[in-house]
Amino acid sequence: MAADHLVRKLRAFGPLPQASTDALGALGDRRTRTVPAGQDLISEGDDPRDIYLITDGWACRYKMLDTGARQIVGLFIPGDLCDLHVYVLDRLDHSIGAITPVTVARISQAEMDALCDAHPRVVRAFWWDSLVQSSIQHEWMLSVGQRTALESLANLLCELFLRLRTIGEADGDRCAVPLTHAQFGDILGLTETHVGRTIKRLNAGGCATLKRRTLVIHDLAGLKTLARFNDLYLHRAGGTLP
Amino acid sequence: MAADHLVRKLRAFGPLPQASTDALGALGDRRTRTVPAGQDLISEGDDPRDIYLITDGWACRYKMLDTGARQIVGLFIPGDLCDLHVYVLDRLDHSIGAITPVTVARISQAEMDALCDAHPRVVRAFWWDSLVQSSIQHEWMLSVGQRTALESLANLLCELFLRLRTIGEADGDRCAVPLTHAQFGDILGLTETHVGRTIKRLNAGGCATLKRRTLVIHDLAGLKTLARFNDLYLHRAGGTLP
DNA sequence: CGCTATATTGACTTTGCTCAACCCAGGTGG
DNA sequence: CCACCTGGGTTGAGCAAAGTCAATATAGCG
Repeated sequence: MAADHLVRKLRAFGPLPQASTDALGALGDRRTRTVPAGQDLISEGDDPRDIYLITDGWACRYKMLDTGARQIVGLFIPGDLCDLHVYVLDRLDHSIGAITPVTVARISQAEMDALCDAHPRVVRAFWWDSLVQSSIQHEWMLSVGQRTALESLANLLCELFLRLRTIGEADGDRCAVPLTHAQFGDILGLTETHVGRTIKRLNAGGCATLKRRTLVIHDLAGLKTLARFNDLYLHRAGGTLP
Repeated sequence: MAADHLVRKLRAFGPLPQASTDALGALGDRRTRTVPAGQDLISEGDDPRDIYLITDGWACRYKMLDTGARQIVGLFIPGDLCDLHVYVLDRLDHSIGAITPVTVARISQAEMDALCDAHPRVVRAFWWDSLVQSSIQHEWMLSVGQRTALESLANLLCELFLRLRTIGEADGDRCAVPLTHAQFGDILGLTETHVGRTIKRLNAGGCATLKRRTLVIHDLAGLKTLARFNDLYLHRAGGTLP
């Protein structure tokens, strides 16, 4: 079902009763919407009260400067919820854009309320998820502010690999990472050119290889060391992940 | 009363009934705790289920790298709530430190629940506050990633001036900013040395002067331009602030 | 097959970092 | 009351990381 990724992710927080996973699974099955790559997910005329559940494709939350510079402040992969908050904040101060073609399931406030009333474990799992989201924010900030380009890149790839693996989108030691160099740059606060050079250095290092939108992990422990990666921030139930 | 700052801040979101502001005011009046400058607010033995309301002094949320590099990911001034989340996330992946001597009021989960049940407008105001908090996060990320050192500094000073003014801690065109150059550096992702040079450049520019821990705004509009400041992210009820 | 995106490479510039010396103000203790 | 000490703050020279600009290659895609 369409919300499979979400269920897998929430299970990383802790076990969920069957009834809850069934209810979650039903979320993604109707009222979907597809947005082509490069286009914004938020457009005029949509009811912004809905919560979007990404069921397919990658999206990002980003901000722009009048110089044209762009900073991506969050990445959404399948199973991620993006709440638009427009009903609390009068105007959105950022945008959500599709990186690849994206399919979202639209969940109304009413549906969400009903789900939460019926399944208290799910409420807690959603809460956990939103805290992890903000932890990731902090970690990115640490990267952009304090890590070197190579460390930041390694860290991001570690994170993505682990996130993709929990939602079942990694194939052994490899996963698809559909970001262009320019998009990596917008996440890491680097230029396209420098991202290219940094990827080359990473590939030469041997811990991981990123080529043709495919990431292959040869030595996860080595990559984590290189990245000064700290497992803690993803807040998995089991602690450190292999 | 001790929660005055909080009430003023929440009023920037919208009007609050008198009964609600009274209830809020009562929050800060008991169970306080004081932490000296430089020390962490979270220590062993404290009940992390409490929510902390800063009633006096400045604190920050920060993360460290094993190299000793530090990134401050959030600043708390009087009226700010810092939720420790430890009861959802098993282990905290960051710390909260006191920048100046800090006094906090400890609010239990039960008190908070009671307050929220009785005052729906307050719930919404808290929700707004937490969204603004995360908006500020995003804006900082934009600064660290895309703005120049001078732009970032100007932006931070704009934000602090506006935040201090809404809680009534600005005196006309000036306010106290008790950060050392090193702390500015930890926020902006710059070194102490470079912060010093950047402040010198800012002072020479004439829009604002930062000296002896005191910020004086000579030309707010000019400072905003310099900072590529976008009023939107603070989400004040009235929109753009003078 | 050709078009557009993206990636790669190189030469050169700039921003911000490093390291190190020095200064100043405020607090402390004799 | 003064000497000292310490924690900032300031300055300078040299360096490294990342940015800029521009040309060229490559790869998907229609």
